[in-house]
Amino acid sequence: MNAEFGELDERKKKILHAIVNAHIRVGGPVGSKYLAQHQHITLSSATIRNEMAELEALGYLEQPHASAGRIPSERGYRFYVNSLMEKYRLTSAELRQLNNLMKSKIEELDKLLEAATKLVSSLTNYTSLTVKPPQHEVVITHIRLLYLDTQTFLLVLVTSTDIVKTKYVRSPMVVTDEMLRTLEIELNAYLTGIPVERITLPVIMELTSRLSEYEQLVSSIIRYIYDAVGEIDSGDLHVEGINLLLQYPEYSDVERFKELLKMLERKEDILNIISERDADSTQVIIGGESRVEVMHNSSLIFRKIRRGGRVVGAIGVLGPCRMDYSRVIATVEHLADCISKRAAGIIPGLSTAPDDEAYIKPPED
Amino acid sequence: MNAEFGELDERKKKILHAIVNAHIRVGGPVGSKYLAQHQHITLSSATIRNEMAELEALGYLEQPHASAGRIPSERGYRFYVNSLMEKYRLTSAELRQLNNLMKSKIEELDKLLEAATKLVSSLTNYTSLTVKPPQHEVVITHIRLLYLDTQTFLLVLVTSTDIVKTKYVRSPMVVTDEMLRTLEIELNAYLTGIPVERITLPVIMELTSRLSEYEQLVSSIIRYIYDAVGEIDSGDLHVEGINLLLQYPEYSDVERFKELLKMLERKEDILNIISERDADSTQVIIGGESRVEVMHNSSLIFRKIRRGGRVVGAIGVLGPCRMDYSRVIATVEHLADCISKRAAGIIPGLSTAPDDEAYIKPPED
DNA sequence: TTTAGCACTCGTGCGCTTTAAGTGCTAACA
DNA sequence: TGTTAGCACTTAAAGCGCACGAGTGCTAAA
Repeated sequence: MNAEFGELDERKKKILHAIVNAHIRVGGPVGSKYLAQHQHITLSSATIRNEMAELEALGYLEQPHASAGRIPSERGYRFYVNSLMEKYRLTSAELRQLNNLMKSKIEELDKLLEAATKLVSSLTNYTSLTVKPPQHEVVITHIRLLYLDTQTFLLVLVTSTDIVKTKYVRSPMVVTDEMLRTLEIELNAYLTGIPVERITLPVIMELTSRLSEYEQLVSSIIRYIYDAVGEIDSGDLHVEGINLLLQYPEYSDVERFKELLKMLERKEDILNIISERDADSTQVIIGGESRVEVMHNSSLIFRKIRRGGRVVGAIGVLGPCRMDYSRVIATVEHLADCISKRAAGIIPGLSTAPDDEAYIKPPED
Repeated sequence: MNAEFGELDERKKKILHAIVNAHIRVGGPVGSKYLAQHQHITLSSATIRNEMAELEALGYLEQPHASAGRIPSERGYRFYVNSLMEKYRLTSAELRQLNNLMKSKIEELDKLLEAATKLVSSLTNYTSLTVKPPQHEVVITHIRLLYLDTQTFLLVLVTSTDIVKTKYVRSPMVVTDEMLRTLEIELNAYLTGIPVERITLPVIMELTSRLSEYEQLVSSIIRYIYDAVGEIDSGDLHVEGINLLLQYPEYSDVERFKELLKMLERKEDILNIISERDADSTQVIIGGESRVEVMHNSSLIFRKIRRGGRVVGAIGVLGPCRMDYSRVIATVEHLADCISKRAAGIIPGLSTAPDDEAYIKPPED
């Protein structure tokens, strides 16, 4: 009982490591006897049992029921991914397939991503997914400002894809109905009818100078428009190889699987998870870490793809928590990096490279 | 035993009708007692039993096991769809939703189709699907003619999407290696690098006149190119609401469902089924009629969408054989017709309306 | 501190019985 | 001659009990 809170001694790490590895391979709960025999651990099953009981008390393992072995808890997986797992080296066969894809002459980023998804599915045996940049440019067709009271108003956006977005805006200055109507006219004149990607700095400068009396107001509105557009424009999720999930007993409960499917088809949750995470490293989201109910038994690994500082997509893998993290991470990372490198030379959509830095950046806050 | 082969007397029709209706509603096998009580049939259960036994002998019904009621056979469903089923009138609520969609300002055909799929799923409670016209124009980048013998050669096409298609061509005239090389150069000069949709009559006229000495050969090659392009270019299948299938006990066998999912993800089978069927009526494919193994327990209903004589997509529904055919057909038909009508005014992709009749038509054979 | 041994727990699988639904057949009936 | 009531028969599904086995926790010995 000398394990300090939050830190594990070497032996515990070794045992936890072995348990996670075994569980990922075999699927069922793993018991002390199995570890004593099959893994190269030179301890008796009884000692292992003691260690396992402590690991459970510390929250790294759990027991499906009293007479079963242990399975890693979410915390166990997390520790495994952060500290235990050894880096997987892609086999030459895997590298060959990955490189074949990259050598192919697929020009469009979204086609490339689609092909990449298929490959990732077949390499990892898990469901894979990509976020593609939106195929059609979103155009704002109407902007409305609805007066609520002197401090607040409602911003309503209607887009060419018939999506309506509304935002409450707390005004930084006192507003009147007339002010809002004037602003509305100007905003519509300047911002509707052009692709949102084209709402560049010059356009905004022009607009704010024209409306200098309302400067603070305009900047806060623009910011809200930017946010709203971001939500509309978060790209399109493409999922491949859902059938692969069904090979894992984790998904044999039809009802749960149905809910997962529904979530994937709604797309929203996954897009949210992806968009709210950091773009500069491979993200590993284990079970409930996603805060999405139906993902509790699943893990999601993904990496965003950048081009010239701008995130233009993502590629990821969805599978049971008992996922071969090491291999999946290596695959996703390799592919995402290759695509990012290649994307640097590709013109996505209609925007041309030099424009890149002219896009609105959402204010930090 | 007076039922003539192939024809059913009124009473049998009435009973078959009632059985199919009840089965579609309830799901389980339906028995004689149930029919005698709940349907407005003024016969005793014993009489119904006799009729059912005959209907089974004639192949319209089958019995899952000796002590169960009857369920319709494929033939039973077919007869029901062709002759028994009453036409479903869309409710005003359904019509409202359908019309809302059509009134929306979605401009692009593929976006419209995607929205339509979602709506069909939610209206019918089955999985729905659309075939969208290909998003990216296919460009042929290389044409190769490989000499095999004096009567045959191999046509190899490489497209911008890195797809390679080969066709054996039986030549209508004796060919030599030199001839093929000359032809190859000309074909490449005229047909590569432009979207296949732009390979219009003028282009072909020009080409054939330039190569008049090989006229028959050229026309047969063009035809093969057209076929091959059709295969490349058969559009993109989009499936929505797969999770809905899982509410039907027909899909509770995980292994079978997995195979179905795999088939849907491969897309090929469904695209084949759709492309080889007639374009001018709603198609109903019941169970094994599709010749696709995993579809044996499922039915597919779809209708193609035309624009100016050209098929530009399709919309359909996939569900258990025990499907509410009447309602699904009404929904699909209504929506497909609306979209076809609207598509007449929409410019899909880059092609402009007046060009329409200038596209190559594949020779009749 | 480690290990061997043992009693205990609990999920799983198997075979048994019961139940209920539905049939086919026979005989009576209109 | 067609229809119906009644009954014996069939069978899948559901419920039950029991033995099995995997794995644990604990105790005591090394």
